[in-house]
Amino acid sequence: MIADAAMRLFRRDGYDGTTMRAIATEAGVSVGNAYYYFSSKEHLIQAFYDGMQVEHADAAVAVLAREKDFEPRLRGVLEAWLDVAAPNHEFAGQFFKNAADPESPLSPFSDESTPARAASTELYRRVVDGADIKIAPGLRAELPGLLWLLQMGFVLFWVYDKSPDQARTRALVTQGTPIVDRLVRLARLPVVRGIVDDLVKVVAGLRSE
Amino acid sequence: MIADAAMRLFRRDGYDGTTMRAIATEAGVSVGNAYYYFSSKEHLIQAFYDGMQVEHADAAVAVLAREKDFEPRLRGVLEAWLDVAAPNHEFAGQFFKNAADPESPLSPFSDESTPARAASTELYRRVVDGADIKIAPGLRAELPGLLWLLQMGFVLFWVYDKSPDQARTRALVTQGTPIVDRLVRLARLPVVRGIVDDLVKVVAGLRSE
DNA sequence: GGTCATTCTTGAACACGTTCAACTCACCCA
DNA sequence: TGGGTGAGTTGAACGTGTTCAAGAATGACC
Repeated sequence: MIADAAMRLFRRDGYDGTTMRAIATEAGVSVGNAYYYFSSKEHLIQAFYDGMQVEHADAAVAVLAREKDFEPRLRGVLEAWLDVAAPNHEFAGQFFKNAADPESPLSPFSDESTPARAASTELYRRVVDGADIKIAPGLRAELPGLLWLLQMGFVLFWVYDKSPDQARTRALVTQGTPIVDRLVRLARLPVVRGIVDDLVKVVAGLRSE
Repeated sequence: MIADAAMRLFRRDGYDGTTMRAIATEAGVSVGNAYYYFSSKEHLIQAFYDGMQVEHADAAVAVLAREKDFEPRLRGVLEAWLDVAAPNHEFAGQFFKNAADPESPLSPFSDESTPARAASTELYRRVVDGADIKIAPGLRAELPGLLWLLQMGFVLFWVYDKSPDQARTRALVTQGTPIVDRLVRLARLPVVRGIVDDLVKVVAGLRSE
């Protein structure tokens, strides 16, 4: 209820333009009561955050059922994210800075975000596992995590994208995914394999610490 | 004077722990006067930001005079940044969120940061130009920009790095730069060249818009 | 019904970043 | 000398996110 009121106002007035007092009034409660349920203004975003992830997962399911090749699967999932996120682009940037704070629970790298991160990585595991593509053995286990990281890169670009309808990000996805596809295929070549294995080793080593 | 006072307090009490009133008192002026010279608390960081860049450039000069091979040059420059930045790690994270805000002038992608970004890219151009390494013709022009982006990635990792003395970031640099070195050499191979050219084309296309 | 503990709810109060009308001061020109 | 201009300086005041002591409401147990 309070979260709904917050979302309405966030969409209408932006994140910074919405005060906790306004949210409380809109929800018909006192300011203190809003803080009883959400320990900060930031936490009000988490609900929205989670909702978007679920929406994305749903949209991705349709894509993965339809596409069999790796590139369309990856592209479809990324474009699904863009579709889901598009209505919120304007104020997404405003709370992006909160997500970037290493201390914030909203940070994609935080402990609190571990479930969301795992769910998202799992999505990319399905992208990889269901695809008609041969993957270098060493790369297979790490690829979903790397694709999640790639998505974070696209999100970063999207947040900064001021072009109408975020056309630049869409173009980047369209042009980028074929390159990723070719990179993954390339990774099986003997000359390239060694370096890919080293790269995977570094990534795996970082995560295990 | 005001900036100096601010830096002293930032280092002692952190960014969030330092109030504008405290800064003004420390500098022996009124709050309003501090705002006469710095239009926001954020702008007080810019001075510090610029100072660090100059320090880094100086440290890099020594490295570039000493090393001739590409990998040590790249690694040296990155490690120089870590050395310069180390004393500020604790409170760097606190204002990192401000830098991440797309609207903030502190953002590395903002218009206001263009000079700093250009200076930093120029540094990596010197890393590349002075190195004993053959570079694929198509890659040569874009490599400095890509290395700057790589540094941004390391900085991101560094900000989140909670290990003592940021040992994990140092390890990542140590293990990462040889891989970059090999990737750059690999880019000259006929099988790899096509994909590198496409990648460069996408990057160049994005920047020209 | 009465008592107690727990959960929920309130709004005044706090500290903060920021703004602004008022003021001081230095300097110049007639 | 007088007055005017513009840069420099002030601190009270504003709106913000957040806290907290105090009070309601709820429900469990005798």
